[in-house]
Amino acid sequence: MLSSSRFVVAVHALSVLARFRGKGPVCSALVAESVHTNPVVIRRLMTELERARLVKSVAGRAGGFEIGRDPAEISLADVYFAVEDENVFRMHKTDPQSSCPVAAQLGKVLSGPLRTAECALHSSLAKTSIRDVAFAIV
Amino acid sequence: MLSSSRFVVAVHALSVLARFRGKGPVCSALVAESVHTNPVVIRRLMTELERARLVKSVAGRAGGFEIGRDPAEISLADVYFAVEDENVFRMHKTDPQSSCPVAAQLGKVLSGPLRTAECALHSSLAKTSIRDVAFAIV
DNA sequence: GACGATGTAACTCTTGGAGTTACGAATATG
DNA sequence: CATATTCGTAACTCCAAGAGTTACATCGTC
Repeated sequence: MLSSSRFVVAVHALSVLARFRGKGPVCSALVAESVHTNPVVIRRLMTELERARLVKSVAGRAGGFEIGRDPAEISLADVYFAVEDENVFRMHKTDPQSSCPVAAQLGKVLSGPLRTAECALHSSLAKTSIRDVAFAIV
Repeated sequence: MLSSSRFVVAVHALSVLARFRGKGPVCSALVAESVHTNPVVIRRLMTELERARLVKSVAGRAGGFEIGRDPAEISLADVYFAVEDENVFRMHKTDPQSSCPVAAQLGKVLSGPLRTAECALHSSLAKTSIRDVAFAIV
């Protein structure tokens, strides 16, 4: 399972920004209130989303965040990549020198199927956009 | 990403048991040595695998663990379900009473796509069996 | 220049996995 | 029967990571 709710929080925040699109920047305090968390938590998450060009930040008074591009062009997979950079599956430390053939070769044997499974997850997430989420809401 | 290496360790342990199939029970110390961890960690994991009928334990002297059924009939999805019972995606706490429509409805809107993505992951994992893994190893 | 916003450091709190020790219960073996 | 070996499990520590919080420098508008 996912170790954090970062992904869902990011989708939440982007949905808010999508609905405010064209109305000027939204400040972290407002997003934080909707997500029910702390503004700093939002700003930290926004840093990662900005790196992925999913949002733009506006500095100074009356600043805040705007969605980086058309919400229809941002998929849940994009968001997932932006905030959950590590692999879905965590390997334990294997010893390639082990006298046990399983220990020595498991990593190599397993990497293919696990990569395939990750791709399946990403492909599925790619089918839904932030627009789909944000404007399914009344 | 996955918060633990439990899944991969379980696949590792089951691969060892698959290769010892028909040669009597394998004790936790031996599996632990291959996985490079502690016997208690293995026994705890085995408790969950036994609950899912993927292994059988043999008590007493000369006891240990045996694989529960034909390794070709155990998929990585079965293993995943057995040891990672929580959802892939962790939701944050939403407030259905919130005045913000996104906060109030996000959970409902998102549940469909997320469930679909989990299914895609499981379907992909279902295509590989413990036999495929254990006997790809020399 | 003052105000309101971001960016970020620093710290704490909490949660969960992992590792370890210990010991009772079960059971094959001599 | 006595012993040795193994599971099952409780109790504890250690560690890592997310989340929350406070604080403050910086930026840009009014």
